[in-house]
Amino acid sequence: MKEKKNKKILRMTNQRKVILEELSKVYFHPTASDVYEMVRKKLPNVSLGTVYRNLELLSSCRTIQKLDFGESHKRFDGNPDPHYHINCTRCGRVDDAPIELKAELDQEAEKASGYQIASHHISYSGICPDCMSDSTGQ
Amino acid sequence: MKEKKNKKILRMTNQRKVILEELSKVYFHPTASDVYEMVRKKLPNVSLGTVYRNLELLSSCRTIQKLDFGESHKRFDGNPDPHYHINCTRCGRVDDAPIELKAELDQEAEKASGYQIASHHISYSGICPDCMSDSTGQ
DNA sequence: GTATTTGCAAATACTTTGCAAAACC
DNA sequence: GGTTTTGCAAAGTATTTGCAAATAC
Repeated sequence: MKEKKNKKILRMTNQRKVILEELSKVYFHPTASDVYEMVRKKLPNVSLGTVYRNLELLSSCRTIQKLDFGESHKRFDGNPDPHYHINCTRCGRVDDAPIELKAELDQEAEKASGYQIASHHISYSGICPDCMSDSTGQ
Repeated sequence: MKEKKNKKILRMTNQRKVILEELSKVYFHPTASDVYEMVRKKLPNVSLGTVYRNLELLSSCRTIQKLDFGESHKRFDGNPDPHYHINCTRCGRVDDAPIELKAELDQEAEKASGYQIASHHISYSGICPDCMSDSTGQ
């Protein structure tokens, strides 16, 4: 298991600033390469390695979130607060789920499992409103 | 988005049989390469590609489950029935969570989101009993 | 001034794929 | 017998890393 030490002081470079700005603008959950493309419009010389390094760093210090929806790549969320996600199995879209956090789940699982629970995440899957109306005749 | 067609008839080859047997034996959730190693003890000439192909095929026809815990690789579960998981952030261990399914979550999310919800999954994170006792002095 | 960060390119990790031979029903 | 599956090896995709030069504070 890897456990990141976080001793270094983070400097606010231009690249890092633009990555954060772009992430905070979007309503969806971009992949590293989406972020690279977004940032490249502002900083044409930015490198993909820098984007990866920053996304990793920022998520390990909880400024952003790294998300995993079972795809081959990770996605990122400029909102560091815990919230649930919902994804469309037809078009791949991922939205924030408009559901309140269920803190009681942690206590329940802690009692039942013997683990010391730190957090939980719920991901919902289904068909989004757009895909539902697209497939009217289907 | 990719949508697997499942028209072919699956044949029960020796490789496929051993993969299923080995998967059903273990209490943990092995990666493809764990499965490869397990199967190799019974069928020394099996190839990694065959293991990947079968794990993919078997999970797409819901004989097994493909799981994702945000690691760089997928894990597999010989139990196809929906259940929740709990993972230790210290040692990486992943257990089945001894929690009943919460079917009501689907209805709640369906109302709130406008999606047609098909399923949900809860993953808990925390520190497992073993790691808790290991770190007595820490 | 010095430690952090960058761009570049090469390396790595995991998974998928093309193909001819073998196995299944 | 015809289709599915296999083993092998090569290719593909996402991510990480080493290093010298540039930058932040």
